[in-house]
Amino acid sequence: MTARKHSKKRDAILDCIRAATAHPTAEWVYAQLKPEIPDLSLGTVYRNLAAFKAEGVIASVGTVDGMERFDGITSPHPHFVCTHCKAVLNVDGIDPPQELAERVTCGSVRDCVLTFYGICNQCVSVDAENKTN
Amino acid sequence: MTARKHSKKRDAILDCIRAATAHPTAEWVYAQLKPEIPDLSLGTVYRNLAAFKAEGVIASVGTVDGMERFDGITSPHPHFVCTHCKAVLNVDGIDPPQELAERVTCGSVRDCVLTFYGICNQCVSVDAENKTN
DNA sequence: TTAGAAACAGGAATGATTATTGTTATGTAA
DNA sequence: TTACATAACAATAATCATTCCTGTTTCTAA
Repeated sequence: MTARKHSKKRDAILDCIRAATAHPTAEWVYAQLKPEIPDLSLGTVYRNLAAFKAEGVIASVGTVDGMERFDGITSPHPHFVCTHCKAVLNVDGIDPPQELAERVTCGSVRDCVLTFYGICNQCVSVDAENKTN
Repeated sequence: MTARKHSKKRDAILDCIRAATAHPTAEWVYAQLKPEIPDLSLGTVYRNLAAFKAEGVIASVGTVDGMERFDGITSPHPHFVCTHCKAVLNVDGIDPPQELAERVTCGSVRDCVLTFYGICNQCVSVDAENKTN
């Protein structure tokens, strides 16, 4: 029995991702934890996030602007990405058609990513405000 | 009228993307065209693909393994990504729920990406074959 | 033909991510 | 508790897709 070891840093990284609602990047997690864990390394964050993802403990939302965005919630659910401020929001009320895909595609579907792109309310407001100036 | 829209290379890049069915990367397009256009630069391929994408002439499927995959078909349709061989296939018979999302999300939806991940038939076969050895 | 603008090649630069290496912390078994 | 095996770690170098920059070429319109 080679049990998986625990560490303060590993746990802190997982807690951070799970507590976050903004679907953060590795860099964001690092910046968040650095003050309370001064000897934290960015590489450690990357390594642990990759490990958690491989274990299925966390999920990846995909990459926005070249940066991978993570999610503490692993059940498939859609996201809305604001192409202006790069915010990633959860979308409730729509279920990804995973079972349907299973039937339609010839391969076995293991994961399903449904993402909407557009301008979020806040950015639309700001845009409108700027236009009146 | 000072709008100049065509060039041999630009056209070749667009033709290549439109003719391709494998949702290629910039590198793939470059490798494809290099033999017939020896003085083609990789930067030119990147620049023109980015321009076409901005114009809406081509679409991006997203990034697979850190590489952006392009699609000559711009109408939203789902894709299946084989996580083993990295192939990207079109999925017919499922429509992305773009209008539905418009109502559910807080912002205005401009694009919709629906992607399934799994192991394609070919890779499943190879796996099964290897296990019997 | 010629001037101005856009396209281009080549290569350097960027920036996110990954690999490497030597060190430290952790779980386990005596 | 103590010692050992090993996972986790920091630091930093390396990688690799993509973008930026600069000087040159090509196209178009007059």
